[in-house]
Amino acid sequence: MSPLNQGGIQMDYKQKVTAALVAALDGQLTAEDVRAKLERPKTSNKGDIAFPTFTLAKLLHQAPQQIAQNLADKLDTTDFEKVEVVGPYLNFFFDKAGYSADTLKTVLTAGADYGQNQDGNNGNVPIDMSSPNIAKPMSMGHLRSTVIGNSIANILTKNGYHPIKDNHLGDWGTQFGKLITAYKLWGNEADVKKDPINKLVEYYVRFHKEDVDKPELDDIAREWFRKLEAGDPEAHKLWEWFREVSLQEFNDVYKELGVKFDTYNGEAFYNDKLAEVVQLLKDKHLLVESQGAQVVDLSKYDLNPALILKSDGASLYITRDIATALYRDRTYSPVKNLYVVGSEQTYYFKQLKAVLEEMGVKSAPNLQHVPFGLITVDGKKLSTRSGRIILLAKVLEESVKLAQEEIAEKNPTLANKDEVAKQVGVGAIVFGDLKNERTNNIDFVLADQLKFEGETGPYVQYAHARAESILRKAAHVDVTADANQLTDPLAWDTIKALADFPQIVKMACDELEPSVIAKYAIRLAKTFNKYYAHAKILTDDAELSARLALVKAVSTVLKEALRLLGVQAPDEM
RNA sequence: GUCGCAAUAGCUCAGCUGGAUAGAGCAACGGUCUUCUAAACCGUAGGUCGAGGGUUCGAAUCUCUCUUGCGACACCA
Repeated sequence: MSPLNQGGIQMDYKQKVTAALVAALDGQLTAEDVRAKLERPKTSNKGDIAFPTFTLAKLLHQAPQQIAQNLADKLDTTDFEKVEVVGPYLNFFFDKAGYSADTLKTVLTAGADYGQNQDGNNGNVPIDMSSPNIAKPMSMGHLRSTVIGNSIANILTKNGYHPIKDNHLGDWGTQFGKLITAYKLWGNEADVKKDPINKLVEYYVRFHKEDVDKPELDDIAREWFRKLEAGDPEAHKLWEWFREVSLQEFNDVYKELGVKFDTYNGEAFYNDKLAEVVQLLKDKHLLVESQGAQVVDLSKYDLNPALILKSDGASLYITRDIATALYRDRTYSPVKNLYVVGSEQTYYFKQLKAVLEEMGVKSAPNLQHVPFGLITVDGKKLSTRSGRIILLAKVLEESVKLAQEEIAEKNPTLANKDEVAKQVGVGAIVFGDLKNERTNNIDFVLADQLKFEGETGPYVQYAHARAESILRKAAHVDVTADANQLTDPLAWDTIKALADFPQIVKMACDELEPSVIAKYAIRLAKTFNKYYAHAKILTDDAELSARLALVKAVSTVLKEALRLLGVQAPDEM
């Protein structure tokens, strides 16, 4: 682990600034104090790092402007291009040639590994994600859990953790009694085989329509679920079949999104592990009877009691989740245990964590709910039963179609059009989902999703494709990692953005926020596009190889940033 | 009702641990393709940062109250 790989070239310069200031201050502030005050100026004409002197005013009994001037006079500036005093600020300008050479060398040497760190120490991090329900279509809500979870897994790996992506399928519960009942009444094998999920959900919806007038349907459904739990061959066979055909359809979507899972331990997987959970709770004297049900009191945590067993003795969601957490604790000894689940379940996860802590589960403190905002249509919640639903497959299809049209118009001679259209269309949807803070709610408007201009996935992909295009044209020029001194002021913002990447990777991991990466990708693409528009890169002069090194570095980091988001980066589009 | 989250330009959102004239993208208007892909670039216009107090040299950022919206509040997941 070299310091370069750890914090990047940017950290080296922060250290230089800090050292220079500490020396000039005659030890009146510690290095940590100085470091904490450093900030990034808003515009590059104010330098690359700034030090405000307001806080020193009291300490030194001087006006901030005076302090800044005095410091500047005493400062050893050999490491910098210049240091300017602007009012109460000390603005440091880096030595562009040296900084760019260091940055480009670091990126080109590391390649896709640039920004990799070992902070996670290879610790296991199970991630509960995606989790669609069997026999129900995947909606935009599942998209969020899937792509956020997937990106977080990539980010964790980049930070040295070992994520385990677990698709916690909703493959058990009373709804299967209803589904079997409905299928036996109105369904047939041929129809389901033709269009599995749509047919199954049609039966399910019809069941809920008809049971309003025919409550006896619910009795039949309960009986079928009882049979299923008892291992009845017919019930089990149907359940297995529904699960199988549903998974096949889900896998089509996962394939399109490029998401792979490590395990598919759905709710059914934990069925035979519930008795132990109840026994453990009893042994620890945590179960209390309340209104006929078994609950765990959580007043100590200032939370409502957690209902573990219904009054009829049946298990609940939390019972299965405790079993899940216990299983993960024993199997993985997680250093983090993540649940990428909608923010409407925040309170529930507080309860789950509290119960696990009461039980003394070792990894309980590491449990972390990673919430994301609700998707609504016209401000209303989605629900399968009411038919208020946005089909994920449809949205992806629309987006790919639009990408095809776009290619037909803008790059009709492109070789692998269909492949690229998929990468761009799907990339737009995925990037769009990850671009903003994950806890923001989204009121779904299809037209808003299908945007390829401005701050979008295709914008970043396009910047990458342009960079690759230049590199193809310059294939004969030797781009080495060494001695790439670039003094072009237009390239400067791009160089600095490149140097930021390792910090961005850490921040995204600390906050479990893919949007940190997405925003960075936009920023880098934007500075590069600006540079591209104003500078002629393929001019045969002394700095040609240095410019190409910059282009190569940009392409590498853009591709890597997109990869962390789970978005493809085509070389041409 | 209680608890949680949010409120920034017409729309969608940034704004890092409080710091130098509040930023971007869409939409609107006006420019830039004989030269590395115009899915791009440049410019114009657009804001009492929901309201009011407090802390501070300094508040969109911290704190309190209020308003509005969304969510959660035991036998669903």
